[in-house]
Amino acid sequence: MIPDRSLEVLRAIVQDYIASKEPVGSKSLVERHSFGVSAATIRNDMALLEEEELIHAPHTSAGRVPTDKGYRLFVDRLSEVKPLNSAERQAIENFMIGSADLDETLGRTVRLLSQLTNQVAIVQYPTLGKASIRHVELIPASDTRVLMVLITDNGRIQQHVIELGEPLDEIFISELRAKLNTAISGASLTEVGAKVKGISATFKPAKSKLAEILIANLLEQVDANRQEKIILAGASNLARREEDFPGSISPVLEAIEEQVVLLKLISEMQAEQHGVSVRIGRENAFEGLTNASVVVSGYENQGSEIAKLGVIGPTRMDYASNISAVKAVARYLTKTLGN
Amino acid sequence: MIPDRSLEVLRAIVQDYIASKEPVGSKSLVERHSFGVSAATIRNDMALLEEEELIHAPHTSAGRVPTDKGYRLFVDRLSEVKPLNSAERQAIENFMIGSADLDETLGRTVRLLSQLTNQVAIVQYPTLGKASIRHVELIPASDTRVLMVLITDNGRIQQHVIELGEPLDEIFISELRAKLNTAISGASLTEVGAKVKGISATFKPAKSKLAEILIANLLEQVDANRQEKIILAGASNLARREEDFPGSISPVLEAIEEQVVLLKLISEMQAEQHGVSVRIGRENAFEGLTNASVVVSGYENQGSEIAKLGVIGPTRMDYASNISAVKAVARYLTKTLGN
DNA sequence: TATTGGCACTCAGAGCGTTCGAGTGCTAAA
DNA sequence: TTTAGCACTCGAACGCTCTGAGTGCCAATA
Repeated sequence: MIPDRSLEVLRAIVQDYIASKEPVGSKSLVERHSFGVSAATIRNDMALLEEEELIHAPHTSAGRVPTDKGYRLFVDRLSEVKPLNSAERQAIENFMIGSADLDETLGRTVRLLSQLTNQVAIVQYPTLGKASIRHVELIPASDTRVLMVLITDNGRIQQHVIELGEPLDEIFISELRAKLNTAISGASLTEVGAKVKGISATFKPAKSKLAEILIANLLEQVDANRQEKIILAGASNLARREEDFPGSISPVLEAIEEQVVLLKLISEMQAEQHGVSVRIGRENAFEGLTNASVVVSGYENQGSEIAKLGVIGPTRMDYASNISAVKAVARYLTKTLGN
Repeated sequence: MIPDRSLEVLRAIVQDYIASKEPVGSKSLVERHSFGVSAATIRNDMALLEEEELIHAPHTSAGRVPTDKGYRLFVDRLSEVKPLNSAERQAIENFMIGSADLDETLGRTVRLLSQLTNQVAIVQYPTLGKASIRHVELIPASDTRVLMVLITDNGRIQQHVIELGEPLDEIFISELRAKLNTAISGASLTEVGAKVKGISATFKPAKSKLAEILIANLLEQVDANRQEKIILAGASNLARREEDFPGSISPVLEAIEEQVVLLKLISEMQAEQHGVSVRIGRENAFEGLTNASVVVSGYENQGSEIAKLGVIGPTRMDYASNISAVKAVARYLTKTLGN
């Protein structure tokens, strides 16, 4: 196994490299840290670390830079959780007070997280899968259209316009609304399909076709919304860290504009230690993000995780700070949703 | 006044510069365009254009680059409308079919526009000011909360959760809903205030307080939504054009993340010729956007402009193409909304 | 055996001078 | 008014050297 001092050296390299953005050499290392040994000894350790592919020299006469594997080891075993300072705590408190509906809360959250970390922040909307239905509403939206509103018990509201193809009949609509609510209020989203079966048959033939259309639409909506939504903030932070992305930031911007990609990415990330999950560089297994790292954590409502939030930044990011920030914001969001 | 040939020279400079991204000199100019005069003559014309501050030499021995003023003259008087090619027309047609609700339509529109122009596209949500109310709905959202949904005749739907502070009374809610709809259906947003006056007094004292709260909330919602919404797409196009932004693209990214700034910007732009409005470089009078140009056009519903859409890119953009694209997309969106 | 000082070696990057050539303004002639 | 000619300018590209941080290896040391 790798001896302790070598690991200390790795930690020092990661820390110095994050701070200075320069490859770090043996001499500057002994100057800035008190290892109690000479530079030559450190060099031996560095040779070992290089053999293990934890660090890597950009060219012969340069210092060393951590590899993805090196960052991984650092994150898993070497970095200490850095508690937020009071200014940061204050910022979180201030940001969270006085937001009422879900849209606003999540909007604030994502901006807060991006300010706190100076990275691109992402917040996923609560997944509906584990939610249950509180209410479904049908509202005339024009002569031939109906607006369907679905309210779930995690506070999410979705709406969808349905084209009927014929002038709407208010009495029929309100009758259907009543029946639907009786059937599915309180049902979990997965149960909805079973619960609405047969409702269309309770109408007289002239209307049952229409009821079927509306019910199909409801199911589609319930289902289609498993493909979920994400909001972003702080894309300009990427540009400010441009030199951290070899080549261009353009692929990264592209990747984060593709909600599908992001959703896939974060849904694959299962919480590891401390409830936070980190993907470093090529671990992301997605083009455009090979020089980026992602830090995510889940947030909860009623005791179970309902969605995730996190940040995306260069592999050379301050993992300790970002992990704490993501953790803290997730915790506060959970708390806010609890009210 | 500036002689015709000098204007032709300006046009040629703008076109060549847009195409090549290099300052253009007198010699290459006569090579690529048939002016029928020698390079020396062109040089004289260029001296004149420089005196008028329409072009500018980055340094003594370099070619010339258009100034903001030069682009302005080009856009106003020299550029011809470039009709879309058939592939582009096809793209527009394909993009627009089969979108039902407003959110989706605008979402498609903004992505379409960004693809078509390879710039950052922005689409403003329809303003409510000129709209009228089609329907207002009150839906129980939890034991003590009500969801208010407001549908306007331009297809916009807004929702807001209201905390009642006491358990809700369904009968009261539906009574209030009925009264509200009778009062304000069809009313323009500016009239709502007058129309709802007195409604709360029609309830017995125990409930009139609650009715007042809800009505106040309705008014607030009507009013608060004059601060409007914008959606964006194609931010990664900025990064791809990075070299067009001296310094960094970071201020530009910041600017476009600030919805308030964008709203202010485009609301100040009044349609000029061809129904399109262009702001070039420093004309934007906003920090971060001094190297950017904005092209916007209004789109309509029922004959009157309800909001704007457009693109943001480097001052060195292909104005002719972008103007046509913005115009075309605005026209198609107007058409789509008509259905 | 682990550590250390010493040493020769490497190589990116900074600094500097040169060259190259596209582009200029001016002038005098057509 | 246009043109050819010409001297001039100056950024960019190139090549060169120098510098110094950093390396690996080795023999001596604790």
